[in-house]
Amino acid sequence: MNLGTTKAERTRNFIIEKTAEIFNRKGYAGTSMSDITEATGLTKGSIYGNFENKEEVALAVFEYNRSLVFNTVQAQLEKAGSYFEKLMVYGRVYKEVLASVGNRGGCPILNTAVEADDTNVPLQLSAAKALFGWKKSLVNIIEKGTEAGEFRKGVNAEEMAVSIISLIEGGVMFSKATNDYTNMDHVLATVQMLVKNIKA
Amino acid sequence: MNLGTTKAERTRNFIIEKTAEIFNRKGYAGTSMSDITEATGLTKGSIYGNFENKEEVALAVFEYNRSLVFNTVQAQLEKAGSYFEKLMVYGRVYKEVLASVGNRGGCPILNTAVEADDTNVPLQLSAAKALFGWKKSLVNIIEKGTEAGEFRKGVNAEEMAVSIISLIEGGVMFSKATNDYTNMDHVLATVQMLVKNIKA
DNA sequence: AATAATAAATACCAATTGGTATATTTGTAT
DNA sequence: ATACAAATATACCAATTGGTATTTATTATT
Repeated sequence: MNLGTTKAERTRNFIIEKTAEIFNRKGYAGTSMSDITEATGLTKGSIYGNFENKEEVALAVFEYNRSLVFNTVQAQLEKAGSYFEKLMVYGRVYKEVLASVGNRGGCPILNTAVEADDTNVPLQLSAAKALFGWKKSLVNIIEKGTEAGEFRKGVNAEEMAVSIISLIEGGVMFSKATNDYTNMDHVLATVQMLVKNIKA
Repeated sequence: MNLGTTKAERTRNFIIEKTAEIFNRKGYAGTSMSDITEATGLTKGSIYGNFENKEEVALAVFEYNRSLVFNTVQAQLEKAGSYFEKLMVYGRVYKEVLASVGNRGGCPILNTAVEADDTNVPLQLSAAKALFGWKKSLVNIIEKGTEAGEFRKGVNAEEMAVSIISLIEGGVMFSKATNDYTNMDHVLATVQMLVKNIKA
């Protein structure tokens, strides 16, 4: 048994990796079990031996897609030398993400949130949790930066955090739908302006 | 024939109205022909007698949902006494829309754009066209307002327009997914701030 | 009231959906 | 090598999918 992973665990990961982009592109309702068997080369027996149902695959895949983006951002955040620089990382996230993981159907949080909010509670909760965590990490940067004297006092951290996230996600939607990525540049410029605007 | 509408035209509209909310909630892939026959009380024969296929229903429904929101905003825009006031309308659109048409599954442009951008070209084009029109109308308000001396010169109208739209759409996504509408208040506060910021 | 045209209902279609019970293969200890 | 368990494949299921050809009912026109 290599690396403490059982065959089943490896197959599980294999299924997740092979179907991650499909789910992100086609959505939960748009992805069929045969999409999954085709992409993996496995049979239904094998899929259902490793996952309870399609929903469980979708949940695991969302978590995988989410972490793919998250890790890219995290790597950039760690390089940043100040809280200001950390916030500015979000003023260029989209390009970094595209460069490191490529275009795999857009932001998984956006895709999942928009599809699931009226149709699938577990998926909606996953998306909500991801948004909540993202917001929390932004609020944290702003608060720490304020304590460190980098940002003005009295800044509404929640408002700032939600606005940065909304600009980015709205920008992804706009750019992908219109197929015009100057729109992404526009929202990122606004993000940068907002961040510069709270400098002490 | 009353009001110049044939029976077919009336049935067509009836189908559109009865399925509009379903499509907006469940999406194109998530809405089935039986959803449509159930919601209308009509049979497949009647649906296919008035539409070529499911996609054509979806396209007509998107146009209907889009105009529902558009008309609400338009009514507010006409009331506004200045270009500044017109821009500020967007700082409270969501509440107005909710009040006038109710919660029918969120913004149709957002929903359609996110689902269709990787799966359905005609629907994607419809969403792109709607976004383009919205952006154009915002750019127009900003440019006219600048000519009228209400706004500073040198403002990047495109950047402002795309950012306002992205904030609103991102805010809708965030609020619906987390079920917390204070997030919508946050982005609208930022929209208002951005608008006040370009005052001459 | 009879006719023609339009609209809607019925009855069907093959293909696909998500899912399961069972058989078979594969890997792993003894 | 053998036995046992874990993992995968096979073969099936009923229900639903989007769509169509045909029949029936409804409108409008003469």
